[in-house]
Amino acid sequence: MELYKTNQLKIYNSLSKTKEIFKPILEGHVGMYVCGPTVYSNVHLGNVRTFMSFDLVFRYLKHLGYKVRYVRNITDAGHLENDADEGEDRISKKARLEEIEPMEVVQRYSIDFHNILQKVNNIPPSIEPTATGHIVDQIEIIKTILDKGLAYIVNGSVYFDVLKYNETEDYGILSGRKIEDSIHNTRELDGQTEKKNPQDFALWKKADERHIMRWPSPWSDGFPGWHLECSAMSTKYLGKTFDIHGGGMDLKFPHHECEIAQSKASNNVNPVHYWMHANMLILNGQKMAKSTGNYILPNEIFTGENKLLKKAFSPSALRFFMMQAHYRSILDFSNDALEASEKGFLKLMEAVDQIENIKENKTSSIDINSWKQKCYDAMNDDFNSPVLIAQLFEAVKYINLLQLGKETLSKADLEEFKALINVFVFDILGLQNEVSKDSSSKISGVVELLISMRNEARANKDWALSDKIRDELLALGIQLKDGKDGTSFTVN
RNA sequence: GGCGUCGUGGCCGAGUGGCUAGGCAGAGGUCUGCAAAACCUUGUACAGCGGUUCGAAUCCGCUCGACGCCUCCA
Repeated sequence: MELYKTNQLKIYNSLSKTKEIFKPILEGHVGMYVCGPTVYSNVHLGNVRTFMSFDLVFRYLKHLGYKVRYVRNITDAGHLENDADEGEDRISKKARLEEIEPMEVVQRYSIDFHNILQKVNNIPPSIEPTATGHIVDQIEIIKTILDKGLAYIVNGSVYFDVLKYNETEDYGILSGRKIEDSIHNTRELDGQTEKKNPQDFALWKKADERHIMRWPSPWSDGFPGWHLECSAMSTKYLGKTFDIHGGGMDLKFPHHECEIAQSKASNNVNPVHYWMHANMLILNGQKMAKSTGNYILPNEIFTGENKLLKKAFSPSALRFFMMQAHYRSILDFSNDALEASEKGFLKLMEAVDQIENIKENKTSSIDINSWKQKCYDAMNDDFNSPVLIAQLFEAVKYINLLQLGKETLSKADLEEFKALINVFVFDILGLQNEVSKDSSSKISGVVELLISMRNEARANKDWALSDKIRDELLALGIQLKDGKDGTSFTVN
């Protein structure tokens, strides 16, 4: 690993509320767990932002040379609709409404989820475990917690005893919540009679007759609590303690707080070294959420079929838009913001294409090393992609000036520059150049022919014809550029 | 009510005690037959009011506003 890349990465840890120098438990290796989706409906754009943020983290860690095991679960059971006693999980509710098998719902939306993430060029995680595949592991954890006296059984359901846990541990360590406050402020929910205290949460729920998804357990035929599945799967694949746990900001409490409690209760250890929380994508000034109907679907962006949009946008334009904001900031979604981003993105892509036309020189007038350092500094500062992108626009400027001969690069510097652009744009940011070079090469002969015809017309001062060629090509998305060394073109 | 985050130029968004990102849009210029593209120049913004400081958009306090969590949520 090169020096400027190592030992400098700082990650904002939600647990300590500070940026900390990243030091993995096992040198050269990183264990990372991210809470995945509940597959009961299409992933919306807000979900995608979170997974894209952690894709950036995954990509950068890998680029730095770490061997990363990235685990992201699929919640296909056990996600309660609400915490009341009649709790029915989301999957089976949807299945009942649509009169299909629960696993049909899971299948349908898992496929959708993977499709969307593939379109936006996310790298699949190393392991993608499902909750239903880990019922046994979850039951074992519940047994342990029961043995420690930190959970209790009521009518076949098992609840975590938060107050008892809090006697020796700190429930609220992550979210900054004081348990006394929640005692006084928790609203009365109907049918909450089973729990000793409102802040207790379910580890296992007994299923009623109507409930289709159910598994046998020592306590009842039922299903596991949502918080537990993440503890079970992260422990199984990453160990009792691992490096990074990520998820959306909205999962901080109670979900992540409960995970910490479960791990401490069952393993006596703090499960996670670095807690990372991606911030919300907002729409109309409000958080995007399925439950409120305030959301937009990724496919609607790609087709333009949404009232909020004036046109369609490519997956990479969307990705670029997301990457222009820091993952810990709230990001405001709008057509205008996306459009502005898209223009910038296309400008960047065009420059990246043009880099091949740069001719080497004997000397360099640009300090590539200094630029490179700034790029790494940005990423090392808690994955600051917006600052990296600002540096990439510096590079765009360089590329244009190099083409004009106003700046120069030596052979070695030029090669490194090209390589770095590739690394930052494609490997780390995960952008894709959607203009196919193959197809443009097919038509390039035709366009060259038209260019030479136009040049004849121009030589004859037949502006009507030359403009006609230029304008009609432009209408087809082919833009001519009259430069000092003749006419070139770009395909949009 | 409790906990927390945020309020940056026309828009989107970094930054966070002095060196004051970036993109989009706008203005002027170079180039061009005219354009387009590119390049150059240009914008003294940090909710309000106080305070700390030699110096604050950045720290502290208050006010206003927005949002998130406290119930499922990426």
